[in-house]
Amino acid sequence: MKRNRPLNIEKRKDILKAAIQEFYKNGFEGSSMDAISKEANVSKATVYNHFKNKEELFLEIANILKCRLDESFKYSYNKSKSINKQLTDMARKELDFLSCQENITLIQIVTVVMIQKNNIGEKILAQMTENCMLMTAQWFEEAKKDDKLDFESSSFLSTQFIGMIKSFAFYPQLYGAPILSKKEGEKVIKAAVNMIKTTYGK
Amino acid sequence: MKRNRPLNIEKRKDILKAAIQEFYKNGFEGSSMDAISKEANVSKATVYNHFKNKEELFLEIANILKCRLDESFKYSYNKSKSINKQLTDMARKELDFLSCQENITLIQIVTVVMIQKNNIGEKILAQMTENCMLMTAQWFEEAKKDDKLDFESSSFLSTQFIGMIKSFAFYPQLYGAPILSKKEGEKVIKAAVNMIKTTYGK
Amino acid sequence: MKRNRPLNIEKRKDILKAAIQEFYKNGFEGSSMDAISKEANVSKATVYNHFKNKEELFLEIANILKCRLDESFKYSYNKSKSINKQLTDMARKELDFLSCQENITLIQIVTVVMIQKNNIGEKILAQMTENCMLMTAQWFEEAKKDDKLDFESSSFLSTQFIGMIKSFAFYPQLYGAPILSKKEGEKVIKAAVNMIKTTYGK
Amino acid sequence: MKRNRPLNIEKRKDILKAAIQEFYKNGFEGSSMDAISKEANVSKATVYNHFKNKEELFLEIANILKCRLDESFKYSYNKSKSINKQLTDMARKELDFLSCQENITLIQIVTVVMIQKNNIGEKILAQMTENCMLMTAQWFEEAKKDDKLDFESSSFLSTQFIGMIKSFAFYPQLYGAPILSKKEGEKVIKAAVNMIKTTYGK
DNA sequence: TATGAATGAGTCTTCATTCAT
DNA sequence: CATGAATGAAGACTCATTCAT
Repeated sequence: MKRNRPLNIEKRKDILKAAIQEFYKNGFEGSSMDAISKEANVSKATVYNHFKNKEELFLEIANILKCRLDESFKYSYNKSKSINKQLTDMARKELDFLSCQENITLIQIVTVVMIQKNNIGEKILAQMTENCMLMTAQWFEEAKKDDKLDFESSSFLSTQFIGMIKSFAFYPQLYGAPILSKKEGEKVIKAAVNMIKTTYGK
Repeated sequence: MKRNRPLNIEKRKDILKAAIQEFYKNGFEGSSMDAISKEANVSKATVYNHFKNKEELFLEIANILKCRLDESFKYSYNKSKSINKQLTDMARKELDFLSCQENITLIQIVTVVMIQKNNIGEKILAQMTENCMLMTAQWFEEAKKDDKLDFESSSFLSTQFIGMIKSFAFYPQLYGAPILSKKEGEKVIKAAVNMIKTTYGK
Repeated sequence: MKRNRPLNIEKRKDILKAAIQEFYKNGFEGSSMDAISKEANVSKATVYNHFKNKEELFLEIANILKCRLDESFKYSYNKSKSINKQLTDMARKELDFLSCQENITLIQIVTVVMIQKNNIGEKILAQMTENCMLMTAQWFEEAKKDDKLDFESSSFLSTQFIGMIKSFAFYPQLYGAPILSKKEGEKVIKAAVNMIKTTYGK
Repeated sequence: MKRNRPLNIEKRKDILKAAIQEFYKNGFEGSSMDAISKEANVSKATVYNHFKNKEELFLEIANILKCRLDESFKYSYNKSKSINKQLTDMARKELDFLSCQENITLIQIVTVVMIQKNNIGEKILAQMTENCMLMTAQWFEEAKKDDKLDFESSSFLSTQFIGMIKSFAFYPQLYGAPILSKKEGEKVIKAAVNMIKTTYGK
């Protein structure tokens, strides 16, 4: 008699969930396939059936994050909207992404490895690129062409703008600070937009 | 024939140096006492004679960083200096600290562990506090009292100001970006100071 | 070519046998899991798959002894048999148990740890209770009620009687003396029974 | 300025005392020179100055026990004293020795090693011989010649007699039972003497 | 003599990974 | 696919012993 066991794909999800939990708590090196399989309620061999090895399992998680990032940051300059509105939209998009605990957790997991100067660290680092910054820089470039803002370097400005968001909503959270409330978030957005407008507005 | 036995204190330094190197590359969990002792050219037991265990060794390194941080961030409001000058001084102090590769390395080492949600991570996190932010917040408070700046929350402003530095000179470096050149640094300082003055100056 | 893989249960037996051998020679502290696994022709990790740790492995062996003890000492007073016969039977049962080298070996292993005043020593000590003495004391009690023997304390008498056996057949063997021959054994039994009868018989 | 430090011989005593404590708790293998030196408040090197190595230190302790044993068991047959009196004296001598906790402790320490079937175990075993039994056997021989007792084998009788004492006052204590009270002791002596007299008296 | 420091070998235990079922 | 069992290699930490001062 075989019990109605969760399907292949269910197990895969269980494993990924367990792995995220473990990597979150103990990092890549500190997590063991043993602990992950136990946490996922599957045999260790099953983990290996789904993922070639520990690194691959980690890379899969990193990939989940990458996909979410790629999805999240897509905006382009729109002549018919005001600068204010567009800046606000961009900031909010960034903030929305960072206001999801799951995203923060994934970022924490991956960050820890990216900082490392070893093999897998470099591998992950290469794979992750700051889409957000690039997108925003592009937007600023267009705004400049459209004669709405005045500045020298778009990438510099992009770093300033996004940095002003992240200084409140990302970097502290990286180290464990609580996610911003809706209200706090709006305040941060307004301040960032205002600062850009005041400093670089025409 | 007796070989020139290096002194106790020399070995301790060698061990710390080797440990920093290892932790930098592989993080806490990924580094082995074996590798550290080999790197330091001492026997493993010698490492244990100097440091009770791996965690203690790590905490010692974290402590080195903490001491440097405590030393580095000391400024108070000075009525006889211009706001511009003082903001610039503070920014430069921060930047100087972050322009030292050794400091960045130490921060990277400690950050990786601080992000972790396990025992030692929490321990380290508790021990490290953001002196810089507190100092700067205090300074802004005084500037407000002195009627030179106008704003609501000093801690908010402090996060904005320091965040503007760190967005260029710290967070990217955390992920491996090169340290800012002298010229780039000055540009960042000027931009940050300017932004604060423009936005909150009276 | 696949080698004839011995079954799980076989390996377990091999490990236990090897462990007994090691503990016999070197005691708990003096035996290494390395030596045990080598002796058992399995990898060290396999030993850990079967037994959580060294202590658990030892406790399993202690448990084997305990089971044998529990099995061996079961007799109750029988009105229809003569005192002489019953005393002789009890003594012989005890002696039979002690005439098995395997039993002596197990006792030696466990004794060494029981004498120790540390954690595992106390644990083992608590687990082992002298069934034999209790059973015999009960028997004497019944014999007294049946008006066949006259004495004050049954536990005192029990200690005397069993002590007289053990003085020849157990304590010397503990220290390495050879097991009693059949003939010697019978002589010891006769002397013990005789002494009890002569001294306390009615 | 050199502090008034305890003399050589004091340290030696401290070390021995500490070693006894450690060996008592953890046996030979389980005790570390580190723990012993710490317990004795001397440096590890000092321990090695006094005793060549761990084994030698242990053997010294075994020797202390041996000396005490040799001192304690000296009696010879005395025609002018009654059998009763002499048996009682012998028994009491044995009991006195076993009523000293320090002696029991030493015996426990040494026993653990003697039971072991390894190098040092055999060494210790060879060194320790049962003086008491030999002395008593001799005494019985004389008593037989003097026509006061009737039996076949003096060594058998000796084992019975001493065994009757030890069954109450030694073997249980080996496993941790409390030392007999004065009153209990006298009862044991009387019972043992009585049994011999009743069974083998002329 | 006393000691702080050093060390090679060894201890228990865990790990990532494989394989036959 | 899923798994229980197996393993070589490595990890943290301890030990008995030595040696220069």
